[in-house]
Amino acid sequence: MIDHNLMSRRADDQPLGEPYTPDMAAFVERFAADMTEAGMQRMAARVFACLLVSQEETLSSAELAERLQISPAAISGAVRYLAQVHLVSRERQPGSRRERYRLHHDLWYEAMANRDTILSRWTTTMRSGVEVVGDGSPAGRRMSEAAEFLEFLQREMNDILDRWRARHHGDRPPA
Amino acid sequence: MIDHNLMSRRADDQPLGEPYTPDMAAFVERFAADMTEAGMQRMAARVFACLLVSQEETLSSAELAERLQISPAAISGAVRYLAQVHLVSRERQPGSRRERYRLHHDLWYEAMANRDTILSRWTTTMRSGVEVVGDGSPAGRRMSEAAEFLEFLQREMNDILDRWRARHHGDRPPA
DNA sequence: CAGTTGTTTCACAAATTTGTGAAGCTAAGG
DNA sequence: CCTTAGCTTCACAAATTTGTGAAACAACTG
Repeated sequence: MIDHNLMSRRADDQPLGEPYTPDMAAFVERFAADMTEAGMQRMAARVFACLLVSQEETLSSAELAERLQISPAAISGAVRYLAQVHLVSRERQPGSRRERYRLHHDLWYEAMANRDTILSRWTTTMRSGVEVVGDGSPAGRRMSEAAEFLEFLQREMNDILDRWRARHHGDRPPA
Repeated sequence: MIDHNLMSRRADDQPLGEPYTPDMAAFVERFAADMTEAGMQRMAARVFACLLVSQEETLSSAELAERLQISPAAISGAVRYLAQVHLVSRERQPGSRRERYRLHHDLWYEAMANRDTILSRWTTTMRSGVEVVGDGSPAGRRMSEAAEFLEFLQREMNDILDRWRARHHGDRPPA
């Protein structure tokens, strides 16, 4: 049940002290809770947090399973989701069936891009609502303003992204 | 798809003709789905959407119940949540036990303010993560960047909000 | 102060979601 | 080829969430 093997790690392996301390686990759970509350699936949030806090750049399915105490099946589902929304990338060393997961490099770029998509859909839906009630009516005006705001927000978010990129790695090529 | 009844509604009685058309219901469900997908509780999203699309400025619990085909209990829960996050305000005409719900006027201001709170908590959590692993380590740097981004985003969001207010009702006092 | 109407709370049933073990699939290594 | 390691899919059990009816509660009205 409880794995006490943390101390029995081989010295000739990676002598990285504790690769996954209780404090790290605490952070993972706390951050995952934050994300979950904001709508992300629980397991996906935990995997994401675990990758974020790990000293290693990449983790394998097995490592995640051990650190988070969950089954490979759960990892599989979480990673599929995270890859879909472009938060992690999966990579495989040539000639190995072991997959390793890495936080997408342009993490925040991707996060914003995703949000952009969501805002787009909201805007579309809102515009369709305006058509339903007519743009002269009170409800129509209310929803027009909402749509306008969403469009405004979308533009501004893109600008923000540009500013961030300029500030931090303005020299990095877009791909 | 135009609603012909808009013209045939009489202004002086309460025709209850079609205050809530199938098209409106369709919009409500679609918009609610968008919001739900983004993490909002289902009933709260439906109530919110219903208020958004309604010609009336306010709706009573009974009206919401009828339009959305849900029990008063469900309304109660949804409205409590919406009020908590400052998306709707509840008002009661003096000398009536009938409560009426209204979209909060500074709807988008509130929405942003809420987001700001969330970003704050994320930032705090992220900073605590940096402390766990040390800010010199790879993970520490990774999370520092995340925290920095979140703080940057928070500032920018506030600026965006100011711009929106300046653009649309720059004269309105901050309440 | 009793009657009535509208809202909220509560316990529960239904439905959905979540995570698992086990089987299945794919590809590397003999 | 055949074996084996690793990921994924699937069916199911557990847990959580959701919405309801009923009862409790609150407040206007006569």
